[in-house]
Amino acid sequence: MFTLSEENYLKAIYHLQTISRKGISTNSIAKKLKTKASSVTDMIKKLADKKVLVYKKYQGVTLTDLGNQIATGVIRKHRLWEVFLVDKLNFSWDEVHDVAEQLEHIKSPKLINELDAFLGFPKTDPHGDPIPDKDGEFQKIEKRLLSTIEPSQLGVCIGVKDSSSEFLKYLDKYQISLGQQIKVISKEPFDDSLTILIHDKEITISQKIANNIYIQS
Amino acid sequence: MFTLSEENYLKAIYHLQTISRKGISTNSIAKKLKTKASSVTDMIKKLADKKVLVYKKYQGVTLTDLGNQIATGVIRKHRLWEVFLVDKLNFSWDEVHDVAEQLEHIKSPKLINELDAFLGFPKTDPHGDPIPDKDGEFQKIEKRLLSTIEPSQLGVCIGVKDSSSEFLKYLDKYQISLGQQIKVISKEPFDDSLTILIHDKEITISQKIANNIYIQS
DNA sequence: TTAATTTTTTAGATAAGACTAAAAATATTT
DNA sequence: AAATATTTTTAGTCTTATCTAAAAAATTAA
Ligand SMILES: [Mn+2]
Ligand SMILES: [Mn+2]
Ligand SMILES: [Mn+2]
Ligand SMILES: [Mn+2]
Repeated sequence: MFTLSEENYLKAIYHLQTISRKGISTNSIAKKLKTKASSVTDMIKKLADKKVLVYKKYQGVTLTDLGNQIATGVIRKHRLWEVFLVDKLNFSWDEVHDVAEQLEHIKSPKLINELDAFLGFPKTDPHGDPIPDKDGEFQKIEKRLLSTIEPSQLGVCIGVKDSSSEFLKYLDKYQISLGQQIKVISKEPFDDSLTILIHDKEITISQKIANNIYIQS
Repeated sequence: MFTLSEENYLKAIYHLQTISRKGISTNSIAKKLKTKASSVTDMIKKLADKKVLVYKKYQGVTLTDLGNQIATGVIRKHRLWEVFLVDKLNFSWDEVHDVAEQLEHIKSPKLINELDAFLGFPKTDPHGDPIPDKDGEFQKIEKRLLSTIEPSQLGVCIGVKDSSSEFLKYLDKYQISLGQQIKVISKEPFDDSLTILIHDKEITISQKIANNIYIQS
């Protein structure tokens, strides 16, 4: 059995691995979890003892199959709870994360599988992220950042890279939501800002914004 | 803000107060929480500092208004989650308690109030216990133990005193459930066992069983 | 009203998880 | 290759929530 803290470490390492696929450094884990490197060293030793990751001093860590399994299990719970909050309890997509951070640690296989069924086996969460099934499997969604799309091309918003409340509220303000069609009108060479067509209206967004919106094209 | 452990102490003390209304002893808290008296002494000092209970050495403790408020808040969450599990996720009444023990500590006022609305503002949980409303108010349900009912009288099962899985499964076996009409046929003077009529069938139950079923008559 | 028993508190220890400061190893510059 | 900078680990401390053993207070019995 794994503690709340251990589960958070595993989830953080899992997410870091999807970006870099090298050994994950102590410092990067510390940064992600807003803790200190020395705390991370302590914890990864414990996790190595529990066979959920491989650790060699100064070499960073890699999750084992067991470690990946536990991490995806926690992510499955996090995302299913997010769907529940939005679909059933009138939460908006910028309100769900903190509550899901708590709910993801509830231990009950029956609970999570019944919740999955109750929600109709959703494939993605309110931010467009894929939900692992009971066996931890999920298909990778084909997506690119809006910032990589060339002028005159168009696509559909299917996800966000940043799911902070601030960013999501920005998107709400401009009515940018999942499933929304977006056409890139032009790109400003000086600052890479984009003028896009959405809801039949032209708006200009910074490159930082465009860098956090996923598009299927 | 209160920790999981502090919340569990407050809940335990609250429950003990509904039975005895005297100062609650260190030992009784220890027994209820399956911990040691010395641990209880440590914790109640901390809780007294936080103004949720009044503590004088060797005198036991009493919850303050704030303490009662926090305790009923946790109980509200526990019972609402139990309703959710039974009504929406196909749990049976003997499966919900352990999961609710975890869920009751999730912190989010919006979550619990939306859940309440989603469930249709239920007044009682799957074991017949009343659910406090947003302000901590709930009406006391008029009830007596089945063991106190005289032969030839009849009533409706509206709650259970023991909600352990073992006891609830026993009730399931004999199809004794909430809302069920029960008529007491006779009482055996030797061991106070009862012969009752339920579902048009006569069954005999021990005094221990009858002592854990609440009846409205 | 003493004496024995039970309850409660205190003292000291432990484990988890975090922190700071310093040492050791690795990586980057000159 | 040596010097410097960065990263990682170690050592020691702190807090929370436990525990055991012993001391103190309160209760019950003789
Ligand atoms: Mn989230
Ligand atoms: Mn999400
Ligand atoms: Mn319960
Ligand atoms: Mn209940």
